[in-house]
Amino acid sequence: MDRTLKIDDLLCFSLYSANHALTRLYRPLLAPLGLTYPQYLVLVALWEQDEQKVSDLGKRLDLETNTLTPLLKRMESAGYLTRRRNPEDERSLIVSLTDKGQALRAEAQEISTCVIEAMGGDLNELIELRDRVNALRARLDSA
Amino acid sequence: MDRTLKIDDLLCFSLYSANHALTRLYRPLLAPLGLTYPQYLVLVALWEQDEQKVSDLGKRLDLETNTLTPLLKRMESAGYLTRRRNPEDERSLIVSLTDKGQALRAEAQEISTCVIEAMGGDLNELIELRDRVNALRARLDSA
DNA sequence: TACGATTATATCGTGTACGATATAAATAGA
DNA sequence: TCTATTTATATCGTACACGATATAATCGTA
Repeated sequence: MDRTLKIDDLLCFSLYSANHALTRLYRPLLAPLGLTYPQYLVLVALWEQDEQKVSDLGKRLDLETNTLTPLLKRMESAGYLTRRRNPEDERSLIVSLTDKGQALRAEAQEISTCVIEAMGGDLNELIELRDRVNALRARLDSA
Repeated sequence: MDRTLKIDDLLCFSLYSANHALTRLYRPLLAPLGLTYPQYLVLVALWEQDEQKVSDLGKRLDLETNTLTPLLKRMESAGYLTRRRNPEDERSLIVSLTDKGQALRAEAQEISTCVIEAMGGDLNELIELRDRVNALRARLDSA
């Protein structure tokens, strides 16, 4: 019996590698918009709920401010969002979509379609896979 | 009917986020060894098959030389592997485990156990999830 | 109200990722 | 054999990720 640990045996490598493959898939789709994949996720979060504090985005995307602050500054420079201090608590910063940021929402629909097609397989299967990966993530977070 | 695209609806975000969660899980386990998660994957690949060319590792891990070269140099400095030119083709570089690199294999067993426990759930479920994610990756690569 | 503790964001350093480009070795033809 | 092309690795620039730390605003409490 072969007890050699193989790289493809590792669920961690599957996830690591699938994530890279997805990033590569998104890159050419997002490049015309001047967006990276994490920046796109920020937009999705803001389309879902505009006017979020940096800490809200951090909780939603599971990222720290040391990642978000420079990323949001780049998106502000690109004109997709604005950053202003919360008048009720000057420590926090409110991130809001600009018109340009809102406008991308329509184009994003096409990107989603592209990505789902590239993922192939049955849509219900993809949804089930998503739920299982989310469940795994939840177990990891609580561990 | 709510057609708002939510961040948790995206399979791409599930994978992105689960990958981050795994990296965070591995970090404290690997830190005592002075290893990062991608470096650990390189070791797994070398335990499976020693004496690989940089390009072999690249194919196995789906990484380019611009990622691997500096990473391998750091691992060489740490004493886990050696890099030498292939005598049969001076363009290529052969990466080999040192005794120290081989020795880590035993400790890795404990890490795997830890990770599987943190992932929770049934082991067969985890294997099935791995296979499904690998299948998705294969579809993405061929797209 | 004064001040230490807490909170929110920002900064710094290191290590991936990866597109673009550079360099050196090997190969294929004329 | 000479040279254009191909191949393997290395380098450079930009953008995440994140631990550690810094800074400014707010809160709690004596």
